[in-house]
Amino acid sequence: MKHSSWIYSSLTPHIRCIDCPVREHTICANCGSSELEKLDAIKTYKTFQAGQTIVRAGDKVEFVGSVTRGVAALSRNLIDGRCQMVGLLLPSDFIGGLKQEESPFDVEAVSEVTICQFQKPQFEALVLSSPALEHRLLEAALDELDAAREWMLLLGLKTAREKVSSLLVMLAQHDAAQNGHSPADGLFFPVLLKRESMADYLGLTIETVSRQISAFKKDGIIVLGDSQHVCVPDFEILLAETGDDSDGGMIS
Amino acid sequence: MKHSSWIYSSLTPHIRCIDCPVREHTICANCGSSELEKLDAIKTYKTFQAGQTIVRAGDKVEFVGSVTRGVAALSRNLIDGRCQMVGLLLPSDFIGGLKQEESPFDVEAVSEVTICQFQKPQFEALVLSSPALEHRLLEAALDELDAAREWMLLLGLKTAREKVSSLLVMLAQHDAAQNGHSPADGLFFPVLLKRESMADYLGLTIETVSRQISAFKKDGIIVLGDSQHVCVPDFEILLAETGDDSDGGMIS
DNA sequence: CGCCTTTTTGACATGGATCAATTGTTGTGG
DNA sequence: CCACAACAATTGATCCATGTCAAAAAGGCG
Repeated sequence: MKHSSWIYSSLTPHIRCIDCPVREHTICANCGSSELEKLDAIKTYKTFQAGQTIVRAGDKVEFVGSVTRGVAALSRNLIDGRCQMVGLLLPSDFIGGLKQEESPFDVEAVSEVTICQFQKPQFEALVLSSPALEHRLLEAALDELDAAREWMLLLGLKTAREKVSSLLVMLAQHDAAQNGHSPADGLFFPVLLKRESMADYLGLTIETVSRQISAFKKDGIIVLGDSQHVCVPDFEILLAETGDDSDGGMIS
Repeated sequence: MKHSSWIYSSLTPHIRCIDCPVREHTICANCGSSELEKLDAIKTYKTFQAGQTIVRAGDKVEFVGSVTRGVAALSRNLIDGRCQMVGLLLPSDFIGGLKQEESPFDVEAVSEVTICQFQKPQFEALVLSSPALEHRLLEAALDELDAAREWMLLLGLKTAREKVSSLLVMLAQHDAAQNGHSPADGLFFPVLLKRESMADYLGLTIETVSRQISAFKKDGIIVLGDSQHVCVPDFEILLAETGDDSDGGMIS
């Protein structure tokens, strides 16, 4: 759709795994140094611009890899323009099931994103010889499964207001975790997604997302700094809007 | 919610793995006979009645296992009665992430369901010693992840009509796979879910589900045998209702 | 047969989608 | 620096799919 998708990804300088920023959190964690060397030998870094398609649904998958910087998304686009995201890929997340030949979803760069990618056959060979690596892959898959299920909860039974506040909470928490400060006190964080991405993420339209955000603004629950940043005076109030039962159990 | 959850599960006679009905489709597939013997030694069959809670969200998970008969579901219940299923467990599906101590979701019997369960510590020990088993678990997790994402697609952007037909297609295909016949020719399969389960599954209300099924019946797309069985004269027509673009790629 | 549960059907309300117009933002060339 | 074009976000008016409330059928079972 965007002609910009013809602009090609840029190669990015090689970094040794030892120096990798996500080394501790991705599948490479608890790999021995011999395995790291093998990985080092077969990897390439690539950077994609926001909006670029990294893999198209149905295409043969040549690579697997990890996000080291930025945000990518898994999504499916229907012919009639409808689009639904089904996975957000943040730094340290792994791209590419090993099983399937063809990607069942589009992979797109939401912001500028850098990926550490391995050629699939070589990576598969490595996995076969390394139970530790396979174990990490299993853990990663189970994590993603949990995330997907929480997301299903949001899509299936939350209202528009709850959905939007849930997303804001998620962004706030992610930013807090990234920068080491607690979400308890005054919050001020960047919103990396534009309305369209939010809508695709939440199963809503841009108009509805916009209206909900305006409503939060009118209620004083959020304050917009410039258009790229949000300030949340009282995080608890925003949390209460998400509809999540904070306190796990209950008896009806 | 149901007091019936206090009624206890019944023990079910032991069957040897060799004779297991789902042996070829579950994690035990391509296990050697020595592994099968070990599994045989640590397993128990249990049967739960429709509506019973098998594991409550937040509870410590003592068991893992496979569904051998019937249908179970992963779901989350909110205080206000809202409920969303996030996973359907059909025969041959595996229950229980190995990682987490506590189940993040309720597991409930949707129909009468029999589970071949293993005590978690013993099973984990077995997994450690068997790469083949871990490999099967990874495959199972990736399958579930794909299923979860397809489901998100359904929840996020399908209409009620598309949702219901998607569910029928799923049930038909699963039945066909299980019993070895192709969905192409005249289909006649059991619907094990009641309306409430369907609604929770699809993110709809029972009334809406009922209306869509009535509509399909009126359109001649399905025929209800007795209330437990559905007949689909032309599977292609039902498929066309799901809104899935059968033919992958397209250019807009 | 009568009680209870599940399903269907109807009438109505409403949240969110859709269509359309306005305003705000960013980038570009003169 | 401004003017203009392209894009993104907001706001308003309206419509419709689905939810809600209520009642009638249809099964199941003692």
